[in-house]
Amino acid sequence: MKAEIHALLQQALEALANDGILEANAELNIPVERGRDDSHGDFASPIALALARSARCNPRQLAEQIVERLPSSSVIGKTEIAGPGFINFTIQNGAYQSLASEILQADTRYGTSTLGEKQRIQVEFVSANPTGPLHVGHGRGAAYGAVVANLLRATGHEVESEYYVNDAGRQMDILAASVWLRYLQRCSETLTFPANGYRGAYIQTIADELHNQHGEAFRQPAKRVLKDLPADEPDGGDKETYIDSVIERARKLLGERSYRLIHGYVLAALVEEIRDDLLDFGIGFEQWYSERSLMDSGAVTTVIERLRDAGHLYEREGALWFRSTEFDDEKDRVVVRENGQTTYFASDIAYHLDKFERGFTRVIDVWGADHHGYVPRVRAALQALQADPDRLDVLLVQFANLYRGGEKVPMSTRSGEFVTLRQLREDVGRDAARFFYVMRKSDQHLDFDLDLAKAESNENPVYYIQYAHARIASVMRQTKEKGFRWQSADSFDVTGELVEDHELVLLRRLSRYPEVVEAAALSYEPHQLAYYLRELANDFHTYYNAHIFLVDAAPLRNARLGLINATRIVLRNGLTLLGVSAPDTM
RNA sequence: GCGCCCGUAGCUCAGCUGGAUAGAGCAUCGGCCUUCUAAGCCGGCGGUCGCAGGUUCGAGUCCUGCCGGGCGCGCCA
Repeated sequence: MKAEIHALLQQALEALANDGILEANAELNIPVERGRDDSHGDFASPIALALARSARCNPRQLAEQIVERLPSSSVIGKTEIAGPGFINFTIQNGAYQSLASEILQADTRYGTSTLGEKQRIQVEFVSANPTGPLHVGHGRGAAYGAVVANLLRATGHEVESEYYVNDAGRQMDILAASVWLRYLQRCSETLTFPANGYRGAYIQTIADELHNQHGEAFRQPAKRVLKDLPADEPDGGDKETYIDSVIERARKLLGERSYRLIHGYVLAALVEEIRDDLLDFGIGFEQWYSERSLMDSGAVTTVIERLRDAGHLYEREGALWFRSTEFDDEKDRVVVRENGQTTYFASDIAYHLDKFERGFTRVIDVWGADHHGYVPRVRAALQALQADPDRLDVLLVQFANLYRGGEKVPMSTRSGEFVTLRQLREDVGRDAARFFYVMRKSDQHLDFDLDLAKAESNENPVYYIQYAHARIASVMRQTKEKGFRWQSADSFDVTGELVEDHELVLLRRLSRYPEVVEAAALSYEPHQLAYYLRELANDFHTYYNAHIFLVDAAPLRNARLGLINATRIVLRNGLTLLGVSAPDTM
């Protein structure tokens, strides 16, 4: 309908141009909006306001001239000029009458579109370091990324979701060493745990499993492990230096093969846990991409060579630097360290180049907002490699703070003090967690009120929407019990029955759904859909309270059942996109 | 200090990218169950859109400067 009005206005403006009243302007963007207020009709365009100046006449007069030249249409019931020069359009009732049956026929397809024209888009999200279970901070990125991917799919994009596994860095070494030390303790060796080691209970669990599978194959006497190590932090030393020397000692005593085995074992255990966590959260990935594979394949060194050949690298203080300042970064960045190791950034350049080379028309990264300073250097690298940085969209997600009993819940990964995603799910349930995560704009801090999410009351917005769905399912059960029969085709020919204000409001709302999905997808803003569903549920509840659906007159009854089933479909489709279930009973 | 994000009702937040009288939920106050689920509905109260300038027919929205909050500024990832 919006497109129809757009086309009508376009024709009217062309006619005005032919009459010499307006200058012809093919590229003119004609705004068509939903009216904010019902008294403003269904759609409105401020086009006359926008053009008044160049046409040298007052907006209302111009609006009149536009309206005079509007071609006739079966969709438009009424046009009127209001306020300073808005053109308001009211859609003919008939145009809405067929909507319910259209939705019933389209069913799961209602709201989907071919807007994306099969563009291939990659959405990379979560990508948390596999150094422990996912916590609630990761949960938001997970929920957000998954819904963005869903929205893009619904609008006809070909989407591939991916998790980038940081399995090559120092953190992984610290992790492997931590597990090994716990394993040694399990073997009854006595040693104090490093200040900078990973302390979570899951470390001990993995160490125990390692012990079960491999016995004491990796046991070394504590004395040899600790011999001549520098002082740890509690003894006045530096914890970073200490942990590095522990890692070095582990490599030496175990030998590269055994060390790799433990490293790989720990990695696999954690990745598996993360994957299971996400699956239980309703999120699956098409691709798990290993950072180490980029190193093993030589992709990282290749990309460094390419940068060097293009003259973007230089040496300073023993390290190799990328001159990212040439591409608007704040400072140059190291790609190869003094010790010869490539940096995480070097991997990331290779990774992003690889994404582009895999043929995606667009690449989306969902990152925690604390990484925002990282964006310019990645774009800089892409530019330096002659790749178009505009094909990369980095979506930043602010942190979520948990509140319990009005108090902020403190969190820190290293200390092992954090609420895991699993705990959150067990605490408030998957639906509430998924909904709460995406109901705020992603660049807004999220105050996640655990008590509220758990509340089985009207304070909880998730239940409000689900309840509307359950109510409709209940009405359908009642329909059967009362001996009425209904199938969707029964509602196709009787839609002229829907004349109540509440019904028209609901129909109007349902007609907006595809626009909402489209807007939410293109702006990567799931919260728009969340708000829409709340409003739709509200319209339904109001209707429910105002009218009985199961009346004796079959045509009216069938029309109403058609309408509420259309509502059920939209509620379900929308909730599904958000990763929230649509229950039949509550 | 520099960079990015944010500041809208008592609280948590929308505001369709510059349009009409700034909207929801929660809280609070009042009303509605012999009828399809009251996890619901209807109504009331509640605002200097952080402050001050500027741009224009029009600014919560864009620009500048302050004030206040968050994050970032590693040869960590």
